[in-house]
Amino acid sequence: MERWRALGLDTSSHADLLVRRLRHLADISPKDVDLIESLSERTEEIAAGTELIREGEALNSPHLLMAGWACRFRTLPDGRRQIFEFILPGDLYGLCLRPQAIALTTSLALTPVVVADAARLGEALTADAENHPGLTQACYATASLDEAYLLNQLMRVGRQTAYERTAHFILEIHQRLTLVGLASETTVAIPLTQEIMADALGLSVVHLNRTLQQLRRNELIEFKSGLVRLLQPGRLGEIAHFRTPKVTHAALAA
Amino acid sequence: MERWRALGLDTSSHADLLVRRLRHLADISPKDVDLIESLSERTEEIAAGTELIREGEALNSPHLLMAGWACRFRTLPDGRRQIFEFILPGDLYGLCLRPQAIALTTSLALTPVVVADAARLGEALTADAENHPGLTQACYATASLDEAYLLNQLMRVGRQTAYERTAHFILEIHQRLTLVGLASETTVAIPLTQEIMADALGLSVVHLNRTLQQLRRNELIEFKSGLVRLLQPGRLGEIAHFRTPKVTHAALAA
DNA sequence: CGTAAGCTTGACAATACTCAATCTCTGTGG
DNA sequence: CCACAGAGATTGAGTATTGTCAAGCTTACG
Repeated sequence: MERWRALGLDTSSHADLLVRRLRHLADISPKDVDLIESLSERTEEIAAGTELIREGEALNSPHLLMAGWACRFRTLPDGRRQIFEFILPGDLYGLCLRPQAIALTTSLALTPVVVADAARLGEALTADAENHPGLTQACYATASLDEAYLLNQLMRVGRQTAYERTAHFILEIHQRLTLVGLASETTVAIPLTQEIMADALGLSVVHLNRTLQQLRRNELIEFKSGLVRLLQPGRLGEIAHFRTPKVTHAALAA
Repeated sequence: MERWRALGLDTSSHADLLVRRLRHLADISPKDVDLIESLSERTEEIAAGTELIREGEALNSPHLLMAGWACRFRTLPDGRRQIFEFILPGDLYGLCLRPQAIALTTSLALTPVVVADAARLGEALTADAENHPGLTQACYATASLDEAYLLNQLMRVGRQTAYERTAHFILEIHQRLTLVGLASETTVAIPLTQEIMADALGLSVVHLNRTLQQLRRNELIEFKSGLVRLLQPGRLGEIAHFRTPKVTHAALAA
């Protein structure tokens, strides 16, 4: 699909996305870089709509999302769906630092995705952490970040208007993709249907559509075929009350 | 205050609440029970309205809430507040299994509380886990449960109506307090003002008030001076689409 | 070109919020 | 013991926000 154009499905070695992100969070040794790069030896392409992890499964096979988008969600019996968080290129999923944990949600590929088996990384973190201090610290910070995004999500959905909520969401995605180098200063690819975005933002499709139009009409964003341009990032940030999550005293200072 | 009647502030040794809860999650050795019991040697009474942890602080001093209620929240610049989760008697707070983590939210005492220093427990989990397998496993499960409650909260706020949301919330609190033995089959003390509940449920006070009245009018609950009686727990569960969180294959089977 | 999926629009209904007033407790001081 | 004050709960009226339904439109892709 046209919408999936900018996903970077063309090349298969995108382990550097994770490296780039972790470097924002701690000092990563060359050895750790090698470890991460080696993950791209065992990759797999998976079709959109595939469930990557099912709720209730044991969380014992960590993976790295190298390209494409996925999400964690749950549905009510009547079909209403809430998306809890998006899994973006360079994100780890199926990795839980608590042994024997169980998946609390289903994870779904929203676009075609490329995933890499990250078992070796998981082992490095659990069985061999002392030999990977930087990697360990960065992955801890990653977990904290994920929690921060979840809290942001709750804040949006619980206490922000549709307008603020949508602005905030776009800024968060932009920031997250910036960390892995997949967004420019004012541009970011968001290959989601409005239905999916609505399910994340706790809105109806129709209302999300109108909210996006309002953001366009107010010349805050452009949004066409999965590509968002931030026309007034500062103003957008004020409207959304956006703030950068702090997960480490040192990290993310910029 | 009348509302704080049923908090059990009268006696000071409530470490057994935590023991009771952890026993639902793993086998706790007598040694671990002693460890937990010993926490009640260093307790502190703290007034309602006190901040227990401030956002941005290092998470390095775990505590056990022995009596009273607290919550984690964040506010928008204009004062809108979202409560993310409640900290109930028998809950640990300020404990993060990731070293060097930073508090992502402020924690606030909503009632007078009694807290115990749980540093010894924190050490047992981090530095001496191999000698406390059951305790460790139970605390991991606790962390998973907390995450499950957060996801429930997001589900409620994002995709449920005020009516369903309120029913679901009451059932969740009832279940959580049942795990520590502070609720009867059909009765539970919820010492919150409607304003606080509204901030948790993402509703206005007025609307929450009307929603509670609707639940009363439909003879699903009684709610007077902080005491809730579930008149039709089954029916309430259907309305709320309530389900018990599964965090371990074994645990919480009942 | 035709066909879906996704997007947009209009009209209307339901849900939820705001404002402002009143009522009801509970604790306090006289 | 009673009056009072303040916090919290409740009510009514009016409004704003968001959802639903149904139809048309656009776009990507076979």
